[in-house]
Amino acid sequence: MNETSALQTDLLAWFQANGRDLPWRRTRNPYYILVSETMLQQTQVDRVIPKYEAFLALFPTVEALASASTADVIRSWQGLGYNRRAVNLQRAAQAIVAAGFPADPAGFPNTPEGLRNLPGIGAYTSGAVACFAFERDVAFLDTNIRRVVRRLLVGPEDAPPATTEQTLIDYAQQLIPPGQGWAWNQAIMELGALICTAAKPQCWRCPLNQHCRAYAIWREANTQLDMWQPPVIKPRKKAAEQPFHSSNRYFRGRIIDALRALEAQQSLDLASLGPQVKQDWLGNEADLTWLAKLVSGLAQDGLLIWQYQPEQDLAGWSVRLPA
DNA sequence: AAGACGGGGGG
DNA sequence: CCCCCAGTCTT
Repeated sequence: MNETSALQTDLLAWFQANGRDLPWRRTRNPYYILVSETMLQQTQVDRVIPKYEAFLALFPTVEALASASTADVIRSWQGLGYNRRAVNLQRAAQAIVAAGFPADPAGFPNTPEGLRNLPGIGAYTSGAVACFAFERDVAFLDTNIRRVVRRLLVGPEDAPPATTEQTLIDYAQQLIPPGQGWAWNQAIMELGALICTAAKPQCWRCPLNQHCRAYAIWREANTQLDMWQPPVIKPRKKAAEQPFHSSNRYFRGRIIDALRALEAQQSLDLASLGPQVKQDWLGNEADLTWLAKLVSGLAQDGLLIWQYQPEQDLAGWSVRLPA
């Protein structure tokens, strides 16, 4: 029994005993998996679960989603953030249906390369769907897997050597026990989420600590073995961002929320939308220009439709969710 | 390589 | 208030 297979056995056993019972772990339906993985992009599990259940109740199949009103899809996304994901998910469903699914099962891509061509599906999600829906032994990196692989095989992330993304993917691929990619990838992701966390890894109860390069290095640096704890890891400095509540992102969210509250097909002119979005809305030229710019960006993203009305001044232009 | 893109929960 | 989180797409 070599080192890698011992490591594999230990993690799989840990996952078997400690893995959470999450709804998307009970299915291989590619549509369900696609929905869950899209929702899980930059969004925590606990917040996704209720939205996932509600979304599938509303749009039970790829065909249902493809033919739904985009407004309803955007409404169902409320609270999840990154609303473009909702639009892209529906577009992906439309592409899959256009490719002949479900009459032709091959209309639903089952390889990372095929999935990668769908809108909103990148390097991570294409691998995750290929693995979790189609049980392919493919490697992919999310923030958890990336961190675990890095610590396990290279060392603490704040110390050299630097590693490339491709190197970590190669390592991740080598770790997958053939034929058990589904369980393995769930397990390593779960370890990163529950034990090998970013700021305060709980190495003392990690099933892989005896196999882990970072653990060995951290522990060697500390002579108090009994009281040993990994160092508190300082978050990487990010570029200064303006306060969220004055940011573009915040107001975009406010605009979409205002439109969600409208009845189907109903629209709102900028003069009415403004006060719902901005506290100290004055309705002057500067305000209207500012709002129009945000609205224009949202229209570009497919999140709303706005009517260019040359007869009216800016205040009279109307906005609604896509039909 | 860097920024934009939401929102909620935790320290 | 700052940080983080099952990422993707566009400069």
